[in-house]
Amino acid sequence: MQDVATRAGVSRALVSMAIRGMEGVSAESKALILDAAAELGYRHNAVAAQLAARHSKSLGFFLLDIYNEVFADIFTGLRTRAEARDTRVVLSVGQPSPEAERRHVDGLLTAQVGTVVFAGTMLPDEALEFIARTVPVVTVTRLVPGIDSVACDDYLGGDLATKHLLEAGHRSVAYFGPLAGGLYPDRRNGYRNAMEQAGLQPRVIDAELNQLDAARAATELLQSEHRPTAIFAHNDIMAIGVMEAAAELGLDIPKDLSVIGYDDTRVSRLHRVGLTSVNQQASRLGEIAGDLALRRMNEQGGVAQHTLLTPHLVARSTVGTVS
Amino acid sequence: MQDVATRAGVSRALVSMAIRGMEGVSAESKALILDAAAELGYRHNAVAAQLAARHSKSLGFFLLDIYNEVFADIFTGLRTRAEARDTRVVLSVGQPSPEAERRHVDGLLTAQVGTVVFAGTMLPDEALEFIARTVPVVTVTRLVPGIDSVACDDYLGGDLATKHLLEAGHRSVAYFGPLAGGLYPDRRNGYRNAMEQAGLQPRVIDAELNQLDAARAATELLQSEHRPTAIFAHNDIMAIGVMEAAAELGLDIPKDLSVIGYDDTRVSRLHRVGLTSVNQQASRLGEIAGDLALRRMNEQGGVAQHTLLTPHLVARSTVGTVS
DNA sequence: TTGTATGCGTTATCAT
DNA sequence: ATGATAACGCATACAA
Repeated sequence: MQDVATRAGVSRALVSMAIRGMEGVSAESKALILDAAAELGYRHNAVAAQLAARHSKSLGFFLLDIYNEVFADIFTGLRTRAEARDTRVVLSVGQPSPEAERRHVDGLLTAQVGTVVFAGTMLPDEALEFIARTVPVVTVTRLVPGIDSVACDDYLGGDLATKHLLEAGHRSVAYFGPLAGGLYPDRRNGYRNAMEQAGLQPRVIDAELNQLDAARAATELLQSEHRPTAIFAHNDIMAIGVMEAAAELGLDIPKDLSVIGYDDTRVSRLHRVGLTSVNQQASRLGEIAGDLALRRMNEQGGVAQHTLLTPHLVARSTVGTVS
Repeated sequence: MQDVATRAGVSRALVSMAIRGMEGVSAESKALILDAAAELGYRHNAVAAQLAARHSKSLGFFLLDIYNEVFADIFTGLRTRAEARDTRVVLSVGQPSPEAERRHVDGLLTAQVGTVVFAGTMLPDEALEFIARTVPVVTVTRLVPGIDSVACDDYLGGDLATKHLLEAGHRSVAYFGPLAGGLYPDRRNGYRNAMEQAGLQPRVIDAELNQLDAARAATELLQSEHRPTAIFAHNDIMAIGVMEAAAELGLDIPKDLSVIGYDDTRVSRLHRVGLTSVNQQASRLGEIAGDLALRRMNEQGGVAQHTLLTPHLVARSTVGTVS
């Protein structure tokens, strides 16, 4: 930096300001400095800059599962906002275990991010609140008390999906989803409520949040005595697992079994798949989370903001009618 | 850190060594220090640490497309290796434009990563070589002269796929892939060579590396006068685009059209899709890239290492026979 | 609009 | 095995 300053005939401080695009630098000085930097092949050292700045402007983003398109959509949405205010986003990709998740959060914190946004998390509310005492936190996809959150109305989504099945004449509808930790209960509750409203018995099947375990659970259920005529899965990945299991058993969808997923991912849209699903506006969720996080960088304190988007059902061809 | 040292009754230097698990600190001192750190809620500041260390041990990972599962697999493979040698990996997710890619690389470099591995890149060899003069570079999925690289034999993969089609009796086989930049020519060349060997006319269709553009190109080709009986696509995403276009046109796969993809991704394995594809051992690619990158952190210089894995074809149900 | 001085939290060197 | 101290590359308050 000193070399650049010397070459441009100015001080180091001015170089610093010019490079970061601060105001208070004359246009000609700035040009001189930028030229000198380019000629010298100078590269701004972000780590030194952050250390000197005494505060972090970088935004940590934790993403639960890199194989789940929803999180990619959320990331994409958030990135547009971060780029617009040119703040660096430090990505951390989760692994399916709570302890791994703690490690990743720790990594984000030692990387000195200014905020951390969780796109999906297996951490309980208390853990999140604890982290929030250190650094501003925003959660996406889940509303947690006292913490900035954005989500899509899962209860309504569950209601929508279930009623869609009910309207098609189904009476025996099972829900597939993870029970562990009681972390994402709303879709299940929406389902449960809709069933009970219709005077029907809810049937909740506990399965992990991945294709394989959903397939395992479905294989078991579909061979049981009272096989349901429809299954509502917690997300598309699990729904795909159910469909695979059904195919394996020689069951036709939607003739023998109807299936609804959640997330409206690319695979659900394929002609060959045509999975009816619930769209939760993932990229919009990401944008809002980005705005929230960016705001928190500047003004801490104040009351936590909760935003709830509205889901909509996308009907395709995995739901059949039952007389 | 000073507080921790005081509380543990030792010097700052010793705290630094204890926290990083270096040798040369007695077990009892270490225990004392770790306890003090925990009680004080001390968190190691990675940015200060890196600045003081005068060299970076973090590994930059650029991933071309977050929606392409292959890159996720590569990342996963690389991460296992990085974790084993506990080095932090700084992720950078690409956007479909070369200029965006340059920005991302720049971001990695100003973040002071010690190595950068490219999982897919649209940058020309020269640009990569230029970057390699600043920091050790390793490319995955593409072999570039003078730079550590790991890839799977694309030429052989192209050959495998084409011959599979030829053996099923196809004579009119088109290849779908990106021509721009001439960046990934081997699959195409493997195809071309296999066709010519069989005395057939290669038919290369230029399409961008995404589902939509593949679908657009396929819609056009499949309505043309001499419609091919089979299409070999550069990757599964494009193959899916072709299949969607075919479905839209009312063509049956594999009766009216055979399709082969590349990457053997999850979607290709679905019963309803059953896309014949070429597996390129993506996670293994990532592991090797990780090893290469880790090695380069310690010993720079020397000759670049190139590793070429062997692909294999996974036959499913999108290839039909032609008499 | 520009220059100077100070310190950010750590690592590494050297001494003990 | 442990302690003192000089960097690391930059941002920023303050003076000019």
